[in-house]
Amino acid sequence: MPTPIPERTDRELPLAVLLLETGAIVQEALRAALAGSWLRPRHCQVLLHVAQTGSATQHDLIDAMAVDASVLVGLLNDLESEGLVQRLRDPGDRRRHIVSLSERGSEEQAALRKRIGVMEDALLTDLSAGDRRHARRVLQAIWGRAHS
Amino acid sequence: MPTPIPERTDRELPLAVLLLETGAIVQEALRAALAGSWLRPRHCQVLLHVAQTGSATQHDLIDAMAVDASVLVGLLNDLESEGLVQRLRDPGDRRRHIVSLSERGSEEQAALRKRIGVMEDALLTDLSAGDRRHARRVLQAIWGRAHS
DNA sequence: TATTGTTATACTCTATAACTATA
DNA sequence: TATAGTTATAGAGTATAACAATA
Repeated sequence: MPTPIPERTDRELPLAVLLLETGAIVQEALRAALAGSWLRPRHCQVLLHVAQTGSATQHDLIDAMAVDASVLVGLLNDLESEGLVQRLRDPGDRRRHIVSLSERGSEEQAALRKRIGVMEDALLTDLSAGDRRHARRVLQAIWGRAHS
Repeated sequence: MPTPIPERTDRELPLAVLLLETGAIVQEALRAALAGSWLRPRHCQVLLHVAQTGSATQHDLIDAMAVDASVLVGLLNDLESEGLVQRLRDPGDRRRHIVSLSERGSEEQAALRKRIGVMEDALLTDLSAGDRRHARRVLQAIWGRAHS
């Protein structure tokens, strides 16, 4: 039996537009949560992505974060000059940089997670733990589809 | 019984960041779906919001879309000069503009929905109709929380 | 005096193209 | 000849402040 077509009324906003706007809401909330720190949402994103993979080449980050190469360079310059990440040449291919978190970067990343957690809890108050798990699955499916 | 705290590992990306990135993915997909038209995602968003409410003041749109007043003016200028929307003074309060879709605007909006539908189906292939309903509920909850 | 909408301008973020160095 | 990363610069998108009209 084929999956029934999801109902769409003529009036309600398409899911895509809702996703777009929710993304903007979260970005704004993240910016607010980062107030007082010099970190901007993009910096935060880099730290979390590097933490997720342990270490990554800049090319890996460009792909995962959907950011332009030239933008990433600037973000890493900021993070490196503040001692949060380090760039090491890959001995196997000296064109590549291996990006990893410094000890301070790991601490900062952990602190960041707490701040983001508080922000999330305020934004997701109406959602149960099950809702959040489900939401994660959905978002990861979209993410995966876009990166395939 | 209190809602159990959602599990978060040290590695996986926070839901907020996933939401942020998915929003960017959708925005890019929307931009691609709009290729060939002069409409940008923001124009599209205006048309859909006006269609949703039937008519709205600019203040209403500013609130719903989380866009700056000065940005909205530019978007409406574009849409009005192309004959897709019209601005009428509110007789009850002559400071206000009532924004509504023209006939051409309604047609364009309907066509837009089809394009967005195709784009969505490509992006949400892995999701069942139930998943999509659930996702809508989650996103609306976040949207509502941010607009309260 | 406050609100709605407009304009001009500055700022931030992102994309493009040309470059170096390695492969 | 292609790829990883960098730099300088242009462009798109957004926010800020001052303004006119109306309440």
